[in-house]
Amino acid sequence: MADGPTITTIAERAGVSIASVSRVLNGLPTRQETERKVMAAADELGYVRNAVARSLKSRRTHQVAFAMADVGNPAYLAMLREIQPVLKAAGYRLVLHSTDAVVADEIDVLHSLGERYVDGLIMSPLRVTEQHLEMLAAARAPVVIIGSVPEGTRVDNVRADSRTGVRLAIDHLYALGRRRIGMLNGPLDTVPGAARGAAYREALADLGLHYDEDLVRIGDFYRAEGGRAVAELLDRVPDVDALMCANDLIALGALDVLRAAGKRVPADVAVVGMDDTDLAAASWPALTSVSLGSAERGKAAAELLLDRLQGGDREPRVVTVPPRLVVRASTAGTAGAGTVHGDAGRTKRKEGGA
Amino acid sequence: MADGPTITTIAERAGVSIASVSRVLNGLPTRQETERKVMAAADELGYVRNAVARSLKSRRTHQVAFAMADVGNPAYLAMLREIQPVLKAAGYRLVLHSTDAVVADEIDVLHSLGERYVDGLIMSPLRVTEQHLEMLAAARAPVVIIGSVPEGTRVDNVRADSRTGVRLAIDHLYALGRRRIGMLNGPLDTVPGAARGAAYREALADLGLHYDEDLVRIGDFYRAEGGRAVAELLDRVPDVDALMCANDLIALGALDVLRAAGKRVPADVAVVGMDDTDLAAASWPALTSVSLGSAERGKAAAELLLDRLQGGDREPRVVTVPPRLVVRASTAGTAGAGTVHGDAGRTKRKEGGA
DNA sequence: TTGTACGCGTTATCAG
DNA sequence: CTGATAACGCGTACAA
Repeated sequence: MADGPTITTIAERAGVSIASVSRVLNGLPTRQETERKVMAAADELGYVRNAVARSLKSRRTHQVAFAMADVGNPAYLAMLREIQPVLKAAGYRLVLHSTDAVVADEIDVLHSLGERYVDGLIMSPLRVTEQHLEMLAAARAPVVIIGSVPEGTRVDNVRADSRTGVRLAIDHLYALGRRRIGMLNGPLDTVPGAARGAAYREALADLGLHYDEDLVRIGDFYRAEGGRAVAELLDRVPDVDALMCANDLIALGALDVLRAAGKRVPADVAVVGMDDTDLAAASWPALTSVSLGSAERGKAAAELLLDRLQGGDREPRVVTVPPRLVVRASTAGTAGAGTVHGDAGRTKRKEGGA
Repeated sequence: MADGPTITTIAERAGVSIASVSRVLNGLPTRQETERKVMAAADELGYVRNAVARSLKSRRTHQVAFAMADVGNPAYLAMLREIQPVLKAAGYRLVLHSTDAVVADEIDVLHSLGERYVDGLIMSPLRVTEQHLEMLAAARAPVVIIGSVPEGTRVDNVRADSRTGVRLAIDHLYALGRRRIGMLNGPLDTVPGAARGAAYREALADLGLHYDEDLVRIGDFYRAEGGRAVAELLDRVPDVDALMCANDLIALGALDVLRAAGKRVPADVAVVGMDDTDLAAASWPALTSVSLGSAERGKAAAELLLDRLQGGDREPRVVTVPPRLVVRASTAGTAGAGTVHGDAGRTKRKEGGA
């Protein structure tokens, strides 16, 4: 753990100037003899270039930050899995932040962009406040947001289409003959919570189903909360016959409690989750889930960011990843690989507005 | 995205020297008037300190790297979940590497420690080669290894006890009356693969059971491999009545194929996984699994590293986290929260030898 | 208390 | 082709 050698050390050893050392190390034209001496000295000393000094000079850190809402949520982990290799291939390191969806923490991360320890940031906020928008506008490095931001926000943006996703699920449940379809949602002051709640209501209306407040329960996006929520719901509407859950964790919590309450899934209650995480395929019974393309969104975000880091000042772009319904035993009544409904392909459009 | 202000900008604006600015910013004694002017200027300019320059000077980056073998493996994610907050609380950022257990990649990470972009490293190699040991000995920053290294290696080291873990599982299966206990292992040239294979053999011997090569299949630590392996095994030993799997992913793959083959779990074949990941609890049927304390190991590793970053030159330490058998439906035949066997507590001992 | 000047390790410019 | 030398932004002895 001795103090590492620097180009100065090498220069002395090789009997040349530090400028020559730098040139050799960077592959610039050099006399053979000089190159040989420098390389030899570098090898003997076990020289490794100092990334910090290099960054100070070049103003690039070759690091990118990913601020995920929750390290425990498999949906974000799916994004991480895609982001990681894309960045690595492009020569960037990944700095991981976990904000627990706390606004102050997210603002903190945006603020710390000014410290210039990364060249860019990918962030997935659950709530988008005024403060977020201000910080985004003033950000000192490129940012890509995974999640929806207000129209006109000048930020690269990858969004899911949970509205269509919810509709796919509700239509599916309706087609199975379910008419008392409940919803276990996340907090309504989050972007996804609000969108999924509205979509549920809309889908019911379009099918001519009555919207019943008792059928809707709100909790956090965690497993335990899903259990609590479904318990409440069963209390108010014992004959509920289907559940649309705002994410897979909530759905798994619901399965736990439904089982304990003696309800058969899907015979008595069909359950649909959202995000199509690994847990959905592994659960008992296997969970029908709406994929919002976590992996694709992560990949798209990474590519968008790299593009901006290399490229230039183009207009902000919005990428929307379409949802897919993955049918499994929790609604279909049969186990197996599952069937996929919904369209493929990806929508990419440029945003012109101010 | 304008070029950020520096202490020079502030100095000019406030009409003082950069030294004074630096002092104010670092809370060193300063005249009130000066402090006021500097703070005002800093505020107006939206100054944020440059982490890179600061690191160059201080020789500390306040970053720590975690090199995990596989971003897709929930066991490592469990570690990540614990490591992240510990580092964050101590003011460190987390740089994430995924090596896919490729030796060259791991060596690369160790080598890049010389670039000084992090103050320390936590690494979980699946194989530990001579090259690893050489690089570790020459490492220019503190390293903590999660996983077993040869005795005498002078590195902080957090290990699981998979030998005892396998024994807990085999004893459990034996107690359930199973006598044709197969094993689906990972590659034997990995540290965990070798340890678990040896432990399996040993446990059988102690129980007076015959070791049968046909009952042992080797694949990679992935889900699909588990399926392939169990298919082979069923082919050779159709009446196998229990399976010890080297990790949960393999076990899940096995469940898939057993189901497809018409075997009932656990009636026909009892299945035990290892790592006790989230997937075990969610699977169908819920998977009995040996917890090797991924979370605890991650936490211990982070604490060990922080300790060394702050503290000094103490002897390398070894922390061993004891295993626990978590019994679920895949062996017990009943669903539910599961029962825990095995001892609690943590062994901590100092390593003296060279 | 404050300012000047130097060094952290590199890269890049500009004479020679 | 090579060698001084000036940045990059910050912290800090040292002198005033």
